[in-house]
Amino acid sequence: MPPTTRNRTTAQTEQIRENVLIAADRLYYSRGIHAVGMDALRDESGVSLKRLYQLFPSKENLVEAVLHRRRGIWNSLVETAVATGSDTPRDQLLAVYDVLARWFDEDDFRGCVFINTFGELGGTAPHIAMLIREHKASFQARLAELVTKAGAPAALAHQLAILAEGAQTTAAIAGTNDAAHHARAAATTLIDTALATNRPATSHHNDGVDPPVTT
Amino acid sequence: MPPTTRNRTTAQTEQIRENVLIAADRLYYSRGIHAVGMDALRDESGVSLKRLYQLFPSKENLVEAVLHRRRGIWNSLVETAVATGSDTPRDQLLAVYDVLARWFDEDDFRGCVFINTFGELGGTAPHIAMLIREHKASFQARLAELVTKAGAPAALAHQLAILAEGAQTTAAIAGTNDAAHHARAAATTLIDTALATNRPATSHHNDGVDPPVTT
DNA sequence: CAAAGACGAGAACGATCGTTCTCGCTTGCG
DNA sequence: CGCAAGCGAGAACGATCGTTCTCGTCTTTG
Repeated sequence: MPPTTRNRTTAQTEQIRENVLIAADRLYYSRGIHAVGMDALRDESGVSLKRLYQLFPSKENLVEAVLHRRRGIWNSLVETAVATGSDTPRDQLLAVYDVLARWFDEDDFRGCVFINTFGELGGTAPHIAMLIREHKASFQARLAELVTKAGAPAALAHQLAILAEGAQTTAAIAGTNDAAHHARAAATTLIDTALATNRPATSHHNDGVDPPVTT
Repeated sequence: MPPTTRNRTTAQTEQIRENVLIAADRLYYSRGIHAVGMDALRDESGVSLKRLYQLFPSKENLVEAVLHRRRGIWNSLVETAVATGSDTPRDQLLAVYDVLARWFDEDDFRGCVFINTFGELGGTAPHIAMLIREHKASFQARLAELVTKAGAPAALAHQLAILAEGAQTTAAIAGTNDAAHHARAAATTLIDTALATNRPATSHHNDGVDPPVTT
């Protein structure tokens, strides 16, 4: 029951807003941002232009909201994978690449929204470029936490982040999901090598952990 | 001396064409493709619209020519690095990441043209998407040649390619060139691990090649 | 019922897009 | 010199962009 006004309930507004974000995400992701006009978004979302502009004061604002929402989705995917994947930091790190593998298999996969948007708008929209930079930095920071917990040197986190980024663009352009498995295999090698060579012992006596065979 | 007409020499035409491609590359690379109109390209190149359209029948054709030219430049960079870098396949592979390191240091670096263009146009321009896919595939094939020559399993080439792609996007978004060094360190680990475990001997007795210390 | 405010459909606006055309001017040749 | 062809500068074209406005309809409240 609406409180005392004939306005829409805030819950209804939030629902419409979410629907708009979903439609905008789908359109921007599949066709690029410049290629999708507000009219196309109106048709896709079923929300009038008037309401679109009262929900988001400008297209740039809408793009930022889409990126913000994607960031939340990505973080949730990573955290659930880390939480449910396994208990050792090593397997938690590897679980990230399993997330990638499942994502690449979706039939509308077309790469990383943030990378794509950076290429299209990074040179002309500094605010959006900064938002993208922060997102990538926070992902790297999360990897760094897990790497530290695993007892590996910090450089490993950067290497694992590069693998994740490269897997996304490679899978998008090639149109296959092989990149996820290759990235996972590479990550396994890098992690285990880092763990093996980081032991304080004088030499590498290899206590049970073999250098992995890349598949 | 012009042959028998008062038209421009073909050499002059080629020079103008190259100037246009250079100007278009600079504008598209720094601002994105949709954001650069033909008028802006006219101002930047000093070539009239009429001539622009007689050199390139459409903007899409021009974009393809820009990508084609970039592909030649990239291949030259890689081949000279491979040729002059060193003689062992291992160091030739690593030389690729030195190319990246020098590239990332350029002050107008903004990522890989092909990745950026794929994000912006890959969903709506299938011909351009295919061109980008072919370029990346040929780079991977070149890596595969070197990997085979090094005696490592073919999967290593995919891993090294993913590292190169990831380094480019990471460096572009972060705005630093650290990614090149991290990618090179990771590549060193992956190569040496692959070479060590690929020896036909029953176990890894590590004949002189230690697992590298990541830096 | 009456009145008022919110809403959707879509026209309208100025800007800019890719592309083509007009119009003087230059230039090389008989 | 006269003429024809090619050229640059820029106007022009239709389309589409992001954004705003109009107007008729509907809902809700007194």
